[in-house]
Amino acid sequence: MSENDVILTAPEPALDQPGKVYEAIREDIISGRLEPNARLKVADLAASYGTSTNPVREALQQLRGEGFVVMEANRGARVVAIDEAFVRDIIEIEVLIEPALTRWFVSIVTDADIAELEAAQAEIEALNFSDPQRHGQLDTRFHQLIYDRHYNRHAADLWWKHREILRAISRRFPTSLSRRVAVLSEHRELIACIRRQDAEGAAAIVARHVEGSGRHIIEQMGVAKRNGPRKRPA
Amino acid sequence: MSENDVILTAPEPALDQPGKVYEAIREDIISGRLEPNARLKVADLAASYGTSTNPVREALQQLRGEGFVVMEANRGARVVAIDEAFVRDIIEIEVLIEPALTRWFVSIVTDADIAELEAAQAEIEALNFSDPQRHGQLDTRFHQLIYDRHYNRHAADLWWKHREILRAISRRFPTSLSRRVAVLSEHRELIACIRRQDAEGAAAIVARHVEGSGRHIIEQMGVAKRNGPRKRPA
DNA sequence: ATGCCACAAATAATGTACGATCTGTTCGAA
DNA sequence: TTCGAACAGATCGTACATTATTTGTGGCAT
Repeated sequence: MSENDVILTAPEPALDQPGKVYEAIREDIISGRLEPNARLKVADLAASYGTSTNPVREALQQLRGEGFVVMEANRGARVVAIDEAFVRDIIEIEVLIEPALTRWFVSIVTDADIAELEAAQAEIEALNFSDPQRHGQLDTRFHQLIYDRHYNRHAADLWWKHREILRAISRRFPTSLSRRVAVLSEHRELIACIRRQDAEGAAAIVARHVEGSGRHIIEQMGVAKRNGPRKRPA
Repeated sequence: MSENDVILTAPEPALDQPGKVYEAIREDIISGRLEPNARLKVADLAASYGTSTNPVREALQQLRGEGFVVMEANRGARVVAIDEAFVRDIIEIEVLIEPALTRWFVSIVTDADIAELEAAQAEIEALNFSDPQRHGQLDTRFHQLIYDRHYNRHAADLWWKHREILRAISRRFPTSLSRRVAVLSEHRELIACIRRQDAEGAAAIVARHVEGSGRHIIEQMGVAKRNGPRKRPA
């Protein structure tokens, strides 16, 4: 067995429906259970998920198409390496897309939408980062309220895909105090701009929000690297 | 055999290397040989490409991940429907991304780069749209000179993917005279801005360029639809 | 004794074949 | 005409064969 192989403790029992293997592998990748750059051997995965090799192979191909997995001919698949450059790249794209989506949202927003945003934000503030996992869900939902309504499915899907990746990375790192403060205040400012129909202001805040998020993640990745690589940060 | 099935004339002989089936199907999709919404039956495709079903299945999964194919469980795959909304969506994304890539290019451009751009543009003007296929290649190369150098591989890849789709669609339609004039003048303006290090000007022109391209394609799609759907427009 | 090349066995990806299961349709009876 | 069961067609899963790459071993020259 070589340096970094696939080790999944539980031979998760019987997920039969088509497409389930795909979701399982994908979830294992973005949740970090399958580490970046880990080799993905079809036989091992098939054993882990309790199926034969074909579903695994097809799942890997789909994941390759989505960019979660890189493959070399006759040399198999690996989990894509998610490094600082990777994060920077998708953040740069989001800095362009999210303000545009937000601007449009301002033009179609209703009172009910704003109420939902405020409810989501209230939950986030009530939780106050005590449960990082849960915070990630809530934060995603907050922004999803804004983006999911957009007519441009391509843009919204792109956002969602990037979001899942970033959320998976963030899960491994703590959120600095300054970042927590910034997140809360930026959310509040965003809601305020939306309410007063200030599209440009909202777009500017979102751009700042995304940039800040990216900067924070990259900083945390740097810290983790300097402290030496380890499986599970305390 | 139902309304729209896969009909490929030649049972193209023996493409053995791994990944070749994927490229063949992909090429058949973006070139329009496989029409939008056509059903993709693995057995038929396997016969067409002279392999067994498994390579085809995996190729389809990868194409699904890339968004060229949509699949329903137990109901197989279809070529994604490329309609006006589809084009509008990716154009909207490109209007955001391409100016950003261009802005950065202006900041790192060398004399040699500009010379290459001018050479490409000279070829385009010499050809003067007499061969649409070739024009598509040249135009792609022109913009590729600008985007391929960017450090953000995600953004550049996204551009490339969108570019291929748009090029495949454009191939089916003629280019209006007004569009031809606009393309040439915008290219020239772009080079001028780049030379005088006017990043904002270049970005603005690119935005206009992309928007105009999208508008033109959508108009042509509308014309084709009103004239009744047909396989090969004269 | 050490380093390097050639060759052989193991490991894993890729391709082929077949059976099971699901979906849509058609034919027949109420 | 409508409901239902049998049939056909295609997808999805399993098992197996083939091919490529890697690894380990042994011999040979330095």
